[in-house]
Amino acid sequence: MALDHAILVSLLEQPGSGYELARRFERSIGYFWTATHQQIYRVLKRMESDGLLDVREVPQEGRPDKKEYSVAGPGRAALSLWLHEPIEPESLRHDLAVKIRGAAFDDPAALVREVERHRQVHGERLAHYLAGELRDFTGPEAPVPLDAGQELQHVVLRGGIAYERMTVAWLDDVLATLGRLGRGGPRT
Amino acid sequence: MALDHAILVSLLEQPGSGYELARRFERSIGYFWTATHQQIYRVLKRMESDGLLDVREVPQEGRPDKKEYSVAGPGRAALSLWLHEPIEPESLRHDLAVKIRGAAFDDPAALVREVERHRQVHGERLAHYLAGELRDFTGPEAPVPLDAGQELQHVVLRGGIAYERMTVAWLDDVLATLGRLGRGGPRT
DNA sequence: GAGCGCATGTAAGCGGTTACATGATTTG
DNA sequence: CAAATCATGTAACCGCTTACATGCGCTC
Repeated sequence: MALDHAILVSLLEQPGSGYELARRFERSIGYFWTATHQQIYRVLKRMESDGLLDVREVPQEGRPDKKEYSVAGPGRAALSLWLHEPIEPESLRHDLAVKIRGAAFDDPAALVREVERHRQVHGERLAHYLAGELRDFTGPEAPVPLDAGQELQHVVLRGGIAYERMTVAWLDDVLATLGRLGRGGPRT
Repeated sequence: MALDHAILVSLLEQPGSGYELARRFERSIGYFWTATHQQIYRVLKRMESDGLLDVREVPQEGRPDKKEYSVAGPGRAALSLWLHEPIEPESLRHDLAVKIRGAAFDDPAALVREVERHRQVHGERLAHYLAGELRDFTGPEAPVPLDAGQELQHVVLRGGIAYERMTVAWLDDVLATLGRLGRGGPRT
């Protein structure tokens, strides 16, 4: 149940509405955790009724009113508690790898287009992350020096960058392997 | 619902019982997909009643009898269908990254031990994968040349290796960053 | 007038986790 | 004699996904 904690962290970094949170989960927080708005609204409601969050109705002009959530005392305590608990190192869960092994029992060449598509998506994510890094942390517009929170955000972003870079390289490896198989093996 | 397909692939590679599948999901298939035996038994039963799998009761001596599952015609067709469907490129879901960003609102130094623990686990997984690669694909005992199925298994394993290597390097980066913050920033 | 961005929700279903349960055989 | 391995299951819960629903204002 780390969605709760991801929301707490995001709201500590910056209070906001469910809608805004959902957008953050498509960007920065989304580097390592995804969530849809339906999920977020439900969790926000539950956390608010549990006293972990405060709500403030914010009337707006030209836009629907919104509810701005912020972290209450008990919410901060709950986060602190979780931060001191050990968690399990995660394991991968990669559908594409299942497909690749499955290709042995079907037509490997048919997989090429699919792998190319994934490669492109990951390449775009990589470019997106790199642009964000330049904008927020390493470019001329970035604050110098970075405070502790920014340093931590940066190292997490570097993790996302490393992941996408690794994935792109691996998918190239997969494509090369499929190509070799398609040409009937390496007996030049 | 890729567990179904992971099971189909695993049973095509080698028929076996639910128990054996559970053990494979701790090893080779587990490089990119995890599942517990409770889950596996339920899915096996469902797939069998849907006609995707065949069962054969295998009496054993000194051990409980087992049910050996193998892929039936419709199961192979279902896999083939899935292989030709596009799937969504996956996103990360990394609790530890949430913790790292959350550390900004708590004590960053308290996270060091946790990160070190994760680093060790991923280091061990990396060593385990490398040993498997040597045993099955690149060592003197490995078959030469590899057939298509083995080439595909190998490229998936290389993905697992690349992932663990990347993760270990990133966790070192995280530890270095936490160290810098603990010493009060990079002012010499 | 269509489509997009802002903003908030409900409902159904299922995949996955956790806990519990059984029972034989082999190993320390 | 306890613990681990082999072997198969049930039950409860919950987090997450998917689909559906509403309504305003701005832009093309």
